[in-house]
Amino acid sequence: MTPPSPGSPPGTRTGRPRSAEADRAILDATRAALVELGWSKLTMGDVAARAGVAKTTLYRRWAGKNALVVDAVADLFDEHLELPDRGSLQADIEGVVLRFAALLDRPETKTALMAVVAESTRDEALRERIRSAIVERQKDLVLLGRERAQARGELPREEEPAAAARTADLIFDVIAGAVVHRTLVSAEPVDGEWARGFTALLIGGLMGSSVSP
Amino acid sequence: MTPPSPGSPPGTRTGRPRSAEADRAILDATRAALVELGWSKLTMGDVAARAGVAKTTLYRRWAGKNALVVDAVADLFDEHLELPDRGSLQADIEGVVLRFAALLDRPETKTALMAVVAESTRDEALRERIRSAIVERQKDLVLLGRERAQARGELPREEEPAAAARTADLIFDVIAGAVVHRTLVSAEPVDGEWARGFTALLIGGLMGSSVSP
Amino acid sequence: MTPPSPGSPPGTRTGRPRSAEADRAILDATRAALVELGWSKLTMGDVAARAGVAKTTLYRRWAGKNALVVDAVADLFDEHLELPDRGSLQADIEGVVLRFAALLDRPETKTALMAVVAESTRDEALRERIRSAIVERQKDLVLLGRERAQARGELPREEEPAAAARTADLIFDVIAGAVVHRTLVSAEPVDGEWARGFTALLIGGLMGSSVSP
Amino acid sequence: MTPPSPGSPPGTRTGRPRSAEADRAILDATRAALVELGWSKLTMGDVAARAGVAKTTLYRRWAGKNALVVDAVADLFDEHLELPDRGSLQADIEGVVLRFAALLDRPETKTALMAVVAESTRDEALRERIRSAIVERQKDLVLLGRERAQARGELPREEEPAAAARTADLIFDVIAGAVVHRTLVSAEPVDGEWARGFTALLIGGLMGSSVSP
DNA sequence: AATTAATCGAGACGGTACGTCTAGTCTTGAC
DNA sequence: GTCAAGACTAGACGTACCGTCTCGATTAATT
Repeated sequence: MTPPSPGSPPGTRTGRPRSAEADRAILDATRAALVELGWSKLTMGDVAARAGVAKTTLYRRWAGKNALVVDAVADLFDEHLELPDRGSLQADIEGVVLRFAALLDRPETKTALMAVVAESTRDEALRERIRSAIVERQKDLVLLGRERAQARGELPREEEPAAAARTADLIFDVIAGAVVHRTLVSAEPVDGEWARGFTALLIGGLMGSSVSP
Repeated sequence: MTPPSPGSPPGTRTGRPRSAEADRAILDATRAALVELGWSKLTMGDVAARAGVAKTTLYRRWAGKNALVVDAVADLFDEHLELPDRGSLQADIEGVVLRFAALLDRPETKTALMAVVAESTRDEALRERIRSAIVERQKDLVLLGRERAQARGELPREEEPAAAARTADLIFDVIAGAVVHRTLVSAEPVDGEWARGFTALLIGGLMGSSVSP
Repeated sequence: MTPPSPGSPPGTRTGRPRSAEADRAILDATRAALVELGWSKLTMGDVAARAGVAKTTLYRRWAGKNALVVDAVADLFDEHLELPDRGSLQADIEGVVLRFAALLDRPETKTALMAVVAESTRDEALRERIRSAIVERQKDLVLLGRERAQARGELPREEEPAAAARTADLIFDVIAGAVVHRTLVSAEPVDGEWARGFTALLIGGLMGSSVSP
Repeated sequence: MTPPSPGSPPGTRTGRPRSAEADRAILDATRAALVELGWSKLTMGDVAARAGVAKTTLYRRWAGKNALVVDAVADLFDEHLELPDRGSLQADIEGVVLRFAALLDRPETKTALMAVVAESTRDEALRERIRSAIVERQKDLVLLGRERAQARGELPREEEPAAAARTADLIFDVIAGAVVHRTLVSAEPVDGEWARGFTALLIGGLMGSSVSP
C-alpha cells in the first residue's frame, strides 16, 4: 500500500533488525556443543536449544553446520592473533609456534578445523570462507614478525612487493603446515623442544650450523 | 555341529563363505563414491547400491562408514614411494615435493586424506592406523634423501642416532605439512616455482641468500 | 480522523486510521488464494503478500485464519437467493436444485463451503454464524416455494405453524443435503436428469409411480 | 551379484514383509488421537509415538495426514455397515438413519470426515479414496434395503439394471445428504422424531398423506 | 544325496537430524 | 495508533541415513 519510502538512503533497511545478542548466544552455544559433543554429534537443533533460539534463526544467518562452525571457530583464532614482541626473530617464531600448537590442542578447534577443512575440499564457498576468516588473518602475523625482524636487522629488506608477498605466503604455509602436520597427522606433541628445533631449521636451513639443539 | 570357535582347524568355517568379489566391488564403489560425493555425503546405502550388494553385506564386514572408508583409502598412499636420485639435494627435495603435490591433487586422495585425518581427531585407533600406514612409510623417504645428500657431501653426518631420528621427523613434518597446508588450507597450487622457493627456504633458511628465485 | 465506528465522541481514536482499502484487498486476496490453494494450503503470509499488506495488518483485524476465511466467504452465499416462479412445484424444485448445484460448482464456493463447514465442527461460534448467514436465508426459499404450491393447489395447507416449520426444515435438509452430498461426497455431477429424478422422488416418494424418468 | 531369482512367481515379493501389527497400532492410534485432539491438532509424529512406531513407517504406508485419517475413519464406517432386518421398509430406513446419525455424532468421525471431504475438493486421489473406502460401501446398504423391500412387496421390482443403479445412487445421496446436512450444516440433532418425519417424506413424498407425524 | 550353517539380495523397522514451512508475536522506523 | 517490513519463538512437516532386523533363497562343506 505505502510506497517503500523512495527518498530513503539505500542502506536503510526496514523491518526489525537482527538480534546481535542471538548471534553471540548461537556462536557461544556452538563452541560449547563442539567441546562437549564433537563435530559429528553436534546438531543444529541442539545448538538452537542451547542458545535459547529457534532453529529458524540459525538458518537465517548460516547456510548449515559447516558455515556455522567456521564462524564459531574463526572467533577463536581471532583471540590468538596477537604476536608479543619477544625481542628476537627466534623467540618470536617459537612463541607463535607454541601459541598455535596450544590453540590446536583445544578440543573444539582441533576437530572443528579439520572437519571444516575436510568438507572444504568439496565446497568452494566454504573454502573461500575459511580463507578469509582464518587463513588471511593468520598470515598477517607473518608479515608483522618479518617486519620486526627487519627492523632489528635480523632479516634483509626486500624491494619487490610481489616477491615479498609470495615469501610471506610460503613462510606461513611452512609454519602452520608443520605445526598442523605434527599435531594431527604425525600425532606427536608440539613442545618447547620441537619448537626450538623447528625454529632453528626455519632460520638456518638444513645447511645451518646444527638443527638439533 | 562343528563349533565355529577355537578348537577347529583355524579358519575352517562352515556355511557359505563370504564373497571375495563383493569385497572388491564394495571397496571400488566406496572410492568412487568418495570422489564423487566427498566424505559427508557418502552414504552406506549408496555404496551398497553401487556395489550391487545389500547393506547387510557391508555391515557384516565393516563396523561403519569410518572403517569402510579407511580401508578403501589405505592403499591409495602405498604408491608413489620411490625417490629417484636426481643428483642433488635440491633436486631431490623439489622432486618429492612435486610428486607429493601431484598425489594430493588427485581428487580421491585429497578428499580421502582430509576426511580420514579429520575423523582421526576423534578416533585414537584410526590415528594409529594412519601413522603406521601413511606417515611411517613416507618418512623413510626423508631418511633416504638425507643419506644420499650426506654421501654427496651436501649435508654433514650426525653421530647421535636419536637426534638423527628427531631431525628426520621434523623435516618430514615440514615438507609434508607445507605441501598439505598450501594445497588444502591455503588452497593454492603447488607448482615448480613454489617448489623451488620452498626448497631454497628449507635448505638455506630465512637467512639464506635469497628465498625467491 | 473520521472514526470508523458509530457514536463518535467515545470512538474518537487517535493515531492513523485503518485503511479501508486494505480490508478490501485482504478479503479479495483471501478469496483468490482459497480458490487457488484450498483451505489447508492457504497461508496468512501468502494472503498478506497478495494483498500488498503486512501480516500485522491481518492479525490486527482478524483473530486468525478461520475468522478471516469465514469473513471472506460469507457474502458468496448471499447471491442467488431469488426463486423465479416456474409455474409448477416440480419446475420450481428442479430450478432451485440446478441453481444451487451451479453455485456449488464454482470452485470458490465449493472449497469455501466445505472448509467452513469442516472447521465449524470444532467451533461453536462459527457454526452459529453459518446457520444465520447461510442456512436460514436459504430456508426462506423453501417456505416461498411451498406457499406457491399451496396457492396452486399442488400441496395441502397445514394448520399448525410449528409442524409447518418443522416440515420446512426437513425439506430444506433433504434438498440441500442431497445436492451437497451428490456434488462433494459422491463427486458426481448434478445435471438436468438427476434433478428430474430427485424431484420426482421428493414429490412422489419411493412408492410413487416411477422415480427414474 | 545374485540374479533376482528369475523363476519366482510374480507376486512373490522379496525383503522383510510389512508388519501387520504396525498397521493396526497406527490406525488405532490415529483414531485415539482424533478423539483427543481433533483433526487440526493431530500430528503424524504424535500418532507414530502413540503407535510405538517410527514416523517413517507411517509415511511408507500413507501419503500424509489425509490419507491416514481416511483409512482410520473408513474402518469405523465398516463397523456400522450391517443393516438388521427390522421387518418393514420404514423401520429399516429409520434404523439406518439413526445409526448413521449416531456415527456422525462420535467426535472422531464428525470432524475427520468433514475435514477429509473438504480437503478432497482439491485432491482427486483423496476423493477417489473416500469414494472407494466409504461411499461405495455405504451404498451397498441401499441396495440391500431395497431388495428386502421388494421381497416384502413394499416396492416394485425394476427391470433395467442401469436405472436401478441410478436410483440407488439417488436414494443414497438423499439419505446420507439429509443426515449430514441436518447434523453438520443445520446443526440440529437427528433424533427419533426427525427420523420418522424424514422416512415418511422419503417413502410417501411431499404429496403423501402427512409428512409430520 | 541330504543336511547344515553362514552367506546373499531385498527391504521394512525404530531412531534421529535435517532443512523448510507456517502460525502468530514483536520490534523498528516512517507516517 | 496504524502501516510495511521483517526478525522472532515454537513446533510440525516430510525426507534421508543410520544400523538392525526379518525374510526367502543360495551355496559350500559336512554328513
